[in-house]
Amino acid sequence: MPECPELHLAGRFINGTCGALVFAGGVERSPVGRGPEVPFRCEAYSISAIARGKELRLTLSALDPAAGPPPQDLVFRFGMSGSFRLCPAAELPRHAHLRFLTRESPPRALCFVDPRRFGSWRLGDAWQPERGPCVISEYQAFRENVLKNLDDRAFDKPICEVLLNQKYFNGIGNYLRAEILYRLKIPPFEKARTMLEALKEQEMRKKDPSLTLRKKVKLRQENPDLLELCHTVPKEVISAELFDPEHSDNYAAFKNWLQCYLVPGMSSLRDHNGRTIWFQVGAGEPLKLSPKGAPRKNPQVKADPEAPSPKVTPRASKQHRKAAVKPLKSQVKEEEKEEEADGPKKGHARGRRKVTAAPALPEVPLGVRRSSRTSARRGKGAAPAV
DNA sequence: CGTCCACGTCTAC
DNA sequence: TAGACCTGGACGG
Repeated sequence: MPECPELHLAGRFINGTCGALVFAGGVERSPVGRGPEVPFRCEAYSISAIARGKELRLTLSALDPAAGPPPQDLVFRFGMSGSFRLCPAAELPRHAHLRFLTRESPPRALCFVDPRRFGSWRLGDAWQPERGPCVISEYQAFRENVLKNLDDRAFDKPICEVLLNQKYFNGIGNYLRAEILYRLKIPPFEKARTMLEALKEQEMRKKDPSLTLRKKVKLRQENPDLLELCHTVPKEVISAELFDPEHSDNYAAFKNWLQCYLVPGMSSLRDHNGRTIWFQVGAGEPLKLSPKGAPRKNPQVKADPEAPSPKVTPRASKQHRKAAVKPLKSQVKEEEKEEEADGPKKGHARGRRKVTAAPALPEVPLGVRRSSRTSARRGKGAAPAV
């Protein structure tokens, strides 16, 4: 799940668990990995990491700086499926495109694993220059970068789309944008600039000199604004330690953490880039939802898109989310073996189907909702409906 | 078996 | 604003 929390957790994993390990030899690369060979070889080196938004930088350092090669930096992007794992060198996982071997007796390998190969790495210490400050580790700079550039045409777009613009929101991805907007019940297609300008006003009010410091702090904590949530929501994911590379799958824990994204009963639409935005329709909201104009068929909403009724439906049934469903992937995997051999295999012109057709709304019969609360998405089977 | 969908960028009509 | 780039899991017939 590579959005900034996963990158930061990967960094923490590398500095923690792998920080004490001694690595040796060269860096192995699969022929299909989306990145260059790594020209580094050393008989005793360590690896450290630092994350910035959706990038992760590794530094390979000789234990003896005098004897070994100079440090080598690498900057990774995880694409849709990248991750780091530490495993016995004799049992590499599939799609381990870059491997750092330890000097241990039965060696282990720190692997960059990436089934879809949308991820990549580059040599050197440079962050991608167009990406803005990290929402997690450079919060003040991030905030200023947004508020000082509101005249940028980028902010003409709906807030849900701007949140994916890495020039301003480095680290935010599809699940975070949904979770962040949901916390404030912001309609996803509200114009970004309007939202953010309003936020400036709020900011002034929170700084009212007639307030005591305590009051200011309290105000701030109880009324976090959108930009603050871009910082605190990802941090929640980190402190909840979902995605711990140690125990591979607490994907269940992650699903359980989600309040909006993939959650049955929430609505979803395609944005202008064909990405699915999840949100809750606030009762009585103006409903300026759909990218084009009319909200169209929305199971939840339908009927009276006008209804200016001020009552804010208190989230149909707050927290029945206790997945309690543990997939337990203990199943044995068949030793598939070398996908790497599929390198040149390219010409598979898969029939392209248009994915962007209809506004893909979750067909959730109002009556059935709240029933299958288990594994989001798959409301399948089970659901005795009523 | 086939279709649809996925935590993200990129570039090219 | 579409594809392209990929693999794999869920689901439907």
